[in-house]
Amino acid sequence: MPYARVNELHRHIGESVTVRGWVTTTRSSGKIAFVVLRDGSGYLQAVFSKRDVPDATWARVAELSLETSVAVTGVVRADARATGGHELTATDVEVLGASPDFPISPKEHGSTFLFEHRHLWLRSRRQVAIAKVRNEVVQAIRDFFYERDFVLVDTPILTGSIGEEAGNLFSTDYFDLGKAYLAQTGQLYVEAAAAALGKVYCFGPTFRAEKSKTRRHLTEFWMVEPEVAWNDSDANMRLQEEFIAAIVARVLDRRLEELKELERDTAPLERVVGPFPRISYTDAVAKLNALGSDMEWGNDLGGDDETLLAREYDRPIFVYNYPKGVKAFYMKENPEDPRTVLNNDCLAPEGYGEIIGGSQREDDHDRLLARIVAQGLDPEAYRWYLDLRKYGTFVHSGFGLGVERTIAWICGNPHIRESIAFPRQIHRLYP
RNA sequence: UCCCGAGUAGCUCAGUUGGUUAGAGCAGCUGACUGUUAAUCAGCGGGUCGGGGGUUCGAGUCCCUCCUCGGGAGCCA
Repeated sequence: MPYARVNELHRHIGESVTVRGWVTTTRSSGKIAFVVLRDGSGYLQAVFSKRDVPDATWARVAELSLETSVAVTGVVRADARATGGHELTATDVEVLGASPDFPISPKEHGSTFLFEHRHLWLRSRRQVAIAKVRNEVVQAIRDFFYERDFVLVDTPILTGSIGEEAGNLFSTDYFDLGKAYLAQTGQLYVEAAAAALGKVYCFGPTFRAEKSKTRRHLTEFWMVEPEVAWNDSDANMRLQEEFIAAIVARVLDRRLEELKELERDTAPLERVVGPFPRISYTDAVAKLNALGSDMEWGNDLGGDDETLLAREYDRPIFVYNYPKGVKAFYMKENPEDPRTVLNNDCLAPEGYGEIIGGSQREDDHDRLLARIVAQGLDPEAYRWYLDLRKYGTFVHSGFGLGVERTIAWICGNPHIRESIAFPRQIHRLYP
């Protein structure tokens, strides 16, 4: 008997096939039983009629419990009553792995319970849909850069020199060389690679030891960081807008079924086309003050301010040229207003907040050194980074996109933690 | 670290100004039912009320303390 995956069944109508998977739901009406299977490619309802199967088979069907792994054999039938459009008129079932007392019932559960059972929760329809959207987002990212002739450069996770400040980094002993830190960004390394390859990006996990307890933060999350030689801040924003629009369009094109499963209203996603509104930080402050916020020029935008501002628009927005004091040392000073730097954040609509932080980098050796010293950092640790400005310095820009934040936004999830299979949070290291 | 909230059955929760034997729905088990989509109907079992201490004739309920978890702030993607 040939094996088939659920998403191949349209090629087997009228044939007898065997499908292997896990029991998602069972319903019985005494003489007819419905068993819904999941095999990863889709869901399939197998229908057993007591009249048509041997007593021993019927007895096995009656005992099936949630998440039992089974091989079900039957004839494929197109049936409009079935979700997915196909049904199996089942003739046999073989239990491959029993599943007594599966902890997650189809009823409601609290988030603590579900994350404690994350390894099993991944099997639920919702989580399967999110995993597929994530896969699409990741593939869209890789294809976007590959098609534009970027080179992927994998940056180290263990690092000695440090991205911004040491306070929020995880550290570990590193042989005889003292402390090593888990990377919180690949950016500095990718700047070095940009001088070798022109257009590059890194894509991997990053770590923040900050004790964040919000719906927008994870301690381990994935970030994609392109870096482009000769791009100024303006070109950097154009790349970001093209990038985000491409990701959203790709998901709408290929994962509509999953978005439907997630009950995501796709209308706001369909509006995600460039150009995105651009507001200077200074204008943003004035606008926020007019909207009732009491924030003052010189402070960073808080979460509430970001939400307030983004709500004024129907697509992602850029806020650019922040005060130097609230931003990292490597951002290039704005020649037209030295109080500010040539950077931007991209704020997602619908209250999802910052999904990108980007900037043009300081390419002048002496100015960069001065910023490092002014921030109390050790210039020796940044010697190699300063070298990039000593040997053929170049205008360059880049940004970091938070993958889980982007997925949460596209899926319409209220919390970031469902966007990754096994989220690491301050109170969660299991499973 | 700070502010707010929660902890009662396997799960989600209710539990009144302190009152006698702590409840419901779902899940589980038993039975009925040939088209169910969280099926439905009938019946049955199920409790260290987060831990410790205190007040009281009497505490799930009030007080103190500790623990755990959730949300938010800060930090940022």
